[in-house]
Amino acid sequence: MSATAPEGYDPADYPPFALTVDLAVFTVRDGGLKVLLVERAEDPYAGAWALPGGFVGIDEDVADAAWRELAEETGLTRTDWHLEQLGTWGAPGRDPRMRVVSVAHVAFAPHLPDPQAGSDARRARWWDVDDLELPGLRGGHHDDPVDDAPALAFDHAQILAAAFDRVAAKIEYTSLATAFCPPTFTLGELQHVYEAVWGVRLDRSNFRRWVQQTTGLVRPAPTGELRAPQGRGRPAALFEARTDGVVTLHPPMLRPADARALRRDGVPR
Amino acid sequence: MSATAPEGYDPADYPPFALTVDLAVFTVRDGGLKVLLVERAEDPYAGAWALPGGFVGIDEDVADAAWRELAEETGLTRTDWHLEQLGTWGAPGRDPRMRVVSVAHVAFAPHLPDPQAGSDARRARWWDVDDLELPGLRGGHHDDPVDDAPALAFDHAQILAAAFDRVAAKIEYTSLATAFCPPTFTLGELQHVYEAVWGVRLDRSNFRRWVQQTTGLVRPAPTGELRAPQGRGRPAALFEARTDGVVTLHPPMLRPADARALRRDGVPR
DNA sequence: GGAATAGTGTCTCTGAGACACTATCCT
DNA sequence: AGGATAGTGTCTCAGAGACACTATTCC
Repeated sequence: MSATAPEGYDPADYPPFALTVDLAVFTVRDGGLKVLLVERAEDPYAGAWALPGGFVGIDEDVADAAWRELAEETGLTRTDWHLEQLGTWGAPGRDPRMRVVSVAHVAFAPHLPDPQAGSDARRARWWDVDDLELPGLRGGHHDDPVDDAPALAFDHAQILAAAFDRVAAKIEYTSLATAFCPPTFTLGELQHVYEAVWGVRLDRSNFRRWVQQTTGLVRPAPTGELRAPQGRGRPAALFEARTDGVVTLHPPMLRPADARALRRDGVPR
Repeated sequence: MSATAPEGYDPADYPPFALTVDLAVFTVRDGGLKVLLVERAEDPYAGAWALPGGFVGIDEDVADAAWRELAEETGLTRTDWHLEQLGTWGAPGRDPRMRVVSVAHVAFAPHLPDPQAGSDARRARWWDVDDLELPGLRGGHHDDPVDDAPALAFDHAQILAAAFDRVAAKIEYTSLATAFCPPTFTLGELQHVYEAVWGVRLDRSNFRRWVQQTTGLVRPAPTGELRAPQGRGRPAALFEARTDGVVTLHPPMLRPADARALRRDGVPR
């Protein structure tokens, strides 16, 4: 159905908003949780770092726009990654140019090659979440204030804080931690995902017990029982995610209380 | 900051969307979870029931618009009720007239007088959630399909399903169950809230133990130690919510597994 | 051998489920 | 007395935390 006015209904009677999607694309690399940011080439906020995103077409579904931007920014075609809506930020003045309302999304990405600069010559790179200054999150994780924290454009620091919150909460009670892993992975790698996202150390033994008693999370990889050792240590058994999509876990993997202390409710403004 | 274009920036270059807020206002009465719906007087969907809502002003914050609509629809001024953003629904064609994107919100209301019809002579009433046909929720709760389920306008059945999901999940790990109670309440009344929202029966003894060992949820009412008996039974001690706003509970009040089975992830479309 | 990771077992403690018993109101 | 709700206590079991011990690899 197109955006026409069938019966004397005049769209001009209603205030016009510009609608965008913004993406918080997360991955786990080098022992940390990383998010993809792009450097703005033009004003406003030229030189600041921003979430990738773009305008929604007048006949385009919001979710489709998010998938389209994800494909454009990562250079990869649509996959079975997990992409979910986070919330909508629409305060007047959040974009100094005009009234722009943004529907923010969160994407869970496995290990990817380094991003290429966009077609408009912007730089793009993964930032460690601990190297960003986000309101109310991971406050005590660095002893010093973050030195080289990038300036973030618009209200993207707020969006990022809520996005990080969502990720940390989501891997507690869904199988989405596996979305950060390659097609087959070891239990050690899966544990590293939890540790990177939550910034804690987990007991190996208890983690293994939890994984294997939790239905619907992983199953042994059908082939290639063992991973060839990567540097050192005993080779590990390989597992794969259950392909049922996103599964609610019973029981959930609850964060240690000290990893939850700084959690906020991700309420969009 | 107003929606002007300071430097040759033409808003007409970007597709114009109409932006609305929709409200899912929940309360607990008569042993059930109720949601406020209004009957539409005009096409499209004349005669169908819809979530209260309205257009966002071009210089109005989205959250302010939600509060404004809540006040208009319930006839009460802004209070300390809890109102939070649920998600955004923006599929093309969800409104046959034009491209309308709606930011849905969830409100937790205490017991209220029956709603008055709006200024435009629409009817408004509380509907029991179990009397609505919502996609994928409470499937086995009624043995028969719901007979007199109202027709719901637009995509409001989807929004309502996600809203119900949010409420059921939110009282697990936050203190928001008290938002359905009057200023002072008994533990039995608080337990009724959980039972009404989840559609289960809880063990009184275990519930009391959980409430009193959970910090930040309730405290004894400073005055009026006992509630005068309401019909029958021993008078109960009165409690009040802690006034710290919304608190994350340790430990959470987890739903019984059978009350969680039908839970979906509330992902806006 | 030493470091590092994988895999297994065990003890303990907390918290939830089930349920019994008493207390105090109403009709 | 009988029904209904409030308040307390107890037994049991599942699951998480802590930790010890063995296994296999690379250096």
